[in-house]
Amino acid sequence: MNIGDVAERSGLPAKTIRYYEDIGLIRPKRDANGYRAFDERDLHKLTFLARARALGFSIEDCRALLALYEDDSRASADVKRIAERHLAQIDAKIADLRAMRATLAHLVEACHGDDRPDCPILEDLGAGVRRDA
Amino acid sequence: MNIGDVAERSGLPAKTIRYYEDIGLIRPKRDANGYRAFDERDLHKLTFLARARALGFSIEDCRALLALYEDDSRASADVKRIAERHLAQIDAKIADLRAMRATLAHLVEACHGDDRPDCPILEDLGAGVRRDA
DNA sequence: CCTTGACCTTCCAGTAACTGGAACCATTAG
DNA sequence: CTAATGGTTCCAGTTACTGGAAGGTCAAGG
Repeated sequence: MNIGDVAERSGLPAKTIRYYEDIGLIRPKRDANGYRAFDERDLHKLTFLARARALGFSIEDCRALLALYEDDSRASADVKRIAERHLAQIDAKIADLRAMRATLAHLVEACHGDDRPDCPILEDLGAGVRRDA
Repeated sequence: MNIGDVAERSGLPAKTIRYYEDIGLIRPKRDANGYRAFDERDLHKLTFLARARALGFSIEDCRALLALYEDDSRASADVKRIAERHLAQIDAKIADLRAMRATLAHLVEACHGDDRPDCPILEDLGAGVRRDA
């Protein structure tokens, strides 16, 4: 398979696949003409990576997960640890975003949004500053 | 004020303040010795930026908001439009994260996490691949 | 045989918003 | 005089790609 084939089958852009080779996530063979020659195993790994990335795992997490995936004597605890850490990060991000969202929604609601200059959003952003200079 | 003073008062690292000058968000004067000389107006802007960034606005949004803030004849609708677009982006991000979280939480729960190799998390990630080669 | 088009290659640069570190200058206290 | 503190610039690295240029390869059509 050429890169276009695995790109289509894995759902990953060809550019991304080349990048994954660059950083050592995959090591496809090469044809005589220099083209990358992917086998089923490579495609499998790429699909694995696409799914893991879609779940928000970092590249380094993906590297670790892929290593565990290929290690038949792995402990599932190692996998679970990575996933739980990631889950905690997702929760933290969601909490951050919800806090932002709450404040921002409040401000947006308070802003009449017409052609007059007074605006609670800007007032809030500019608040908390000493004008005592 | 030197950069250390405004860093402390605005809550922004000095590095970040220099960066904000680099990209033209602020233009502090300079003392004879080359040190940046911040006035109250600069500090005010930095505080504004710190708050806007904390609400997740991009630097370019911050640049636009700051321009509106300084424009006495602005229309609040312009501000509101930026804020609403950002709010929509936050909502989209939260939705993405919640979807990830749901899938991941499910998998984590299913994984016993001991020293045995079988692991539903890896099974899921490796799923959807033809082994027909 | 030649051309056209699709596909492949490498390499360089840019994205967002900083952050770390090196090498060096200024100011002040002891 | 020296040491500590805090300022300066500039370069590189971070994350995970993405775009684009310049050029090689291959199959089909005339």
